Amino acid sequence: MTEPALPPAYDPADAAQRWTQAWVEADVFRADPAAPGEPYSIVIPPPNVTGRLHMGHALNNTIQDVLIRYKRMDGFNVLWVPGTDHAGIATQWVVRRQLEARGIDMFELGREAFLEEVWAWVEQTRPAIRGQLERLGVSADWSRERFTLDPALQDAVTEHFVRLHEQGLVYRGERLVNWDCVDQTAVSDLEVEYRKDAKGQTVLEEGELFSFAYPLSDGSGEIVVATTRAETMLGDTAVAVHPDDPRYTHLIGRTVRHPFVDREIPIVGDAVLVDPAFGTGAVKITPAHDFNDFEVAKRHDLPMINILERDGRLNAQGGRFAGLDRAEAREAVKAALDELGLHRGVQEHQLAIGRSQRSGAVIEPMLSTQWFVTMPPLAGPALAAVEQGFTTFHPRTWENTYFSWMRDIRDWCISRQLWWGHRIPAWTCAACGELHVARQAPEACRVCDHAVLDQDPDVLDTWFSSALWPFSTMGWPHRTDDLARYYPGAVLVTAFDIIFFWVARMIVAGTHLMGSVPFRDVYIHALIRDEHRQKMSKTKGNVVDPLSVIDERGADAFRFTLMALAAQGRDIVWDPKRIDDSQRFVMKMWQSLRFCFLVGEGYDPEAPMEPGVYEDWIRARTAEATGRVREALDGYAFNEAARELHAFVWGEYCAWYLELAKTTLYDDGASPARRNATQHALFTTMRAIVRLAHPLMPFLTEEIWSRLPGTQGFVTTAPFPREEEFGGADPQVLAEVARVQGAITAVRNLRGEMQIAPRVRLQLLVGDADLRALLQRHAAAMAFGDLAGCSVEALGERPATAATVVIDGVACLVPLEGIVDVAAEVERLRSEIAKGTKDVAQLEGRLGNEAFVARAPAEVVQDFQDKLDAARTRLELLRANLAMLTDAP
RNA sequence: GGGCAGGUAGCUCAAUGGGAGAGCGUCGGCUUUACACGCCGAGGGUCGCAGGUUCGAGUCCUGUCCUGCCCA
Repeated sequence: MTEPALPPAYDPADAAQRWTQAWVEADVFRADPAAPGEPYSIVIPPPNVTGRLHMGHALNNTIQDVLIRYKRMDGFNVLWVPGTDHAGIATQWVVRRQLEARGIDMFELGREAFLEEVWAWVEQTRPAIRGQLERLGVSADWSRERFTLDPALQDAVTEHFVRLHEQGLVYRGERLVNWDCVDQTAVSDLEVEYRKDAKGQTVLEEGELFSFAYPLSDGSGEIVVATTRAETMLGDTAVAVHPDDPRYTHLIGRTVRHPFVDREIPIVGDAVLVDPAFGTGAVKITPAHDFNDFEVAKRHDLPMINILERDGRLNAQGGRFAGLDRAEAREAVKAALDELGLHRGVQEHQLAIGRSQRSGAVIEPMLSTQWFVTMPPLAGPALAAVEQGFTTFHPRTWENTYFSWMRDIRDWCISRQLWWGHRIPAWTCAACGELHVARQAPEACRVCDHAVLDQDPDVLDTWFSSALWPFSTMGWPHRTDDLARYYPGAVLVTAFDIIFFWVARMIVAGTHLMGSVPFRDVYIHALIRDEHRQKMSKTKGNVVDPLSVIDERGADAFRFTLMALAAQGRDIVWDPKRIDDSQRFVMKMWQSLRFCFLVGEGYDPEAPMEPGVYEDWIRARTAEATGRVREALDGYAFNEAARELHAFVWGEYCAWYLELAKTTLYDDGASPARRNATQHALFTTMRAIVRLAHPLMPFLTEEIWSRLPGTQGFVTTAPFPREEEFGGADPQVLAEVARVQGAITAVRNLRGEMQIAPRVRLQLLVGDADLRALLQRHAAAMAFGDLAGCSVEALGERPATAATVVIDGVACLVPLEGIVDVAAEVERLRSEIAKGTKDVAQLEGRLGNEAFVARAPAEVVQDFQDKLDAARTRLELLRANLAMLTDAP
């Protein structure tokens, strides 16, 4: 071996830095549509440009990277498209707050200057996000990095909008929307949240139900209504009662007089809305500021009066309350009603208050002119695509979530009163007011030929562009080689909280615009919680920063931990103890490599080799492990892949093969061919392990690969192991090694129970000739201190003090003269016999059941019979040996 | 209110209807020439509860309790 000496420890930071650079320089992640291989493509869920990556990103991108690296090694033509999302409302909010911290008001600054500020911010965050993903080890094709506001992607969004408009699926209309008075924009239903308690349950908030009277116009009496938002009475256009309520039937059709604004308000009968048992049984109707009331207004053809400005203050409709903020107006209205003697009491009341997901502002339902997408005709094909299996969710159960949302789909409000985002491609003629929707700004009005047209100031919902991501990133609406080769994608990896926001909308857009689903699989992973099962959030201060974990523990250990924890389910509990184990695993692999080098002197793959059973055995085990890791990865069972790898590397290669190999390598009498074959097996297995582990631990494995003999290029582009490459397994070899392992374990058990130190050499006296012959063939392994540490000899005259171990149904003796006394062995045997007795009784019980013997499959019965026979033999041997000890004179 | 997950060892999680497992933690023993970030061994569970199907149930069915999530 002429390899340079191996450092005693693996340096994860150093390896990550070097290999990240080497991969980029060699351009190994660049996809080539002209290259051979079945395509396998993934588009990244684009992180928001708002800032740092969190644990969810780390998990999400590690999963994608594991899949991409696995498929790349396995000969697929892979493409992983990275990129970022402009995240309209979130980014605008962040930059606005930063400006405010500098004493700058966004609205005073003006739109153009503000957007320059946002772009400056994005110039910083985009490369930062790439850097963070690279630290994690992601092997995305950075030459194809996209941003949702790239000119080409802007064109795609415009095309999307115009095409839907041409098809009559986008319309502008005056509807009730959820209004955020802080960001001063409409938001979609999905962006409204309710306050949660520590457990995440929606909590009702304390409020009051304020009652007041509307005097009947004719002065003949009054009707009492109640509200939690007194100021909304300024927009009341009706009072509704139940049509069958005897208290009020005579009032239906009559009117009340509004005390503050000059308005007669009709009393209507509405059986849908009104619950006669609740409150007074009469309900004030504010169609422009309540979703239920809006429906009532449509049923009864009532006027809708908007009383709010965009910032939440009352407009001119508020009369003398105009200009007051909602909260101020509420108190002022209540006071004024009280003054007029119309106040009829206050009750405590609990209610759920909707707040804006982003700004936290209390959401006001508000009548407003907005753009909408007609969803039902679009949802149909997208629903059918999943029902028919063109896209499959993993775990499958998430399809229910998708179905329930899609089957009850509502029109989607896509306009946002923001500055940061895709400007709506709609222009209004300044002269005649004609609306134009077009791919490019029209030069003149098509009706009056006027040359001045004003573009709609609003932008589109961010998700309206995200919906196109799987194909806009590949060049749509143009026909590109990438689209032809890589669409649809293999899998989308995401968390369940954006199935509605994003996954559903991508499937809708894909089926509608591309004519096929955007991905074959959707892998839904869990959310990461802290070790106390709490959601991680900045306000709770319990966020774990993935970058600092990488700094402290290394990316390999971090990724391995994430995968080990990534069981299919809803939650991953981030247990810092788990990463200790991963770190140890990384170290273990490194140490096993050091061992290979330590004993690798003189290895020559071309020289003659004489493999023994241990070499055959580790080959067969490698093949099995390969099969299991592949199966796990194919089924998105990342935790099983991690477990299999860990079990094989630690439990078989290190714990058994390395020790067995020492019996040859430390034997001066071993032939060069035996020695060479052993070294060959050590390195061959190591090369297999490194390839199997590469998707999970890219830097460590690249580092090891670069140092292993017989490797070239990157492990990143080396073939992923296949079971066939390790040859077939000889069942006799496997059985023989299993018997030796059983014997070694039996002696180890005795040592452990009797507290016999490893340095104390033992003798194993075997009466049975066959077993003795077998164990003597493996005398070196039996004798080796790290294994059994005993010699194997014939049983002559029974020693006075000896322990009994049962190996393969044969009682063997271990002389203990001068090591432990008879009493200790008697005690140990009694405990063994007690266990054995229970064992036999349990098996006899089962086999004593006639129905079981008669009806269970023959092989199952035989299996239990064999176990019973073995257990009985063992018990008899233990009893006989106990008798010999205790009956001895 | 409707729906979906989950309840297995102290903790985090596994287990095609065939004698309940892993890692961590705990306890005991080892400074053995890759690794004390190690090695060897031990203890630890009425598989939420109650029924049912079955020769046999952690696994299938019904009910029930608890936890979490989504929707209204």
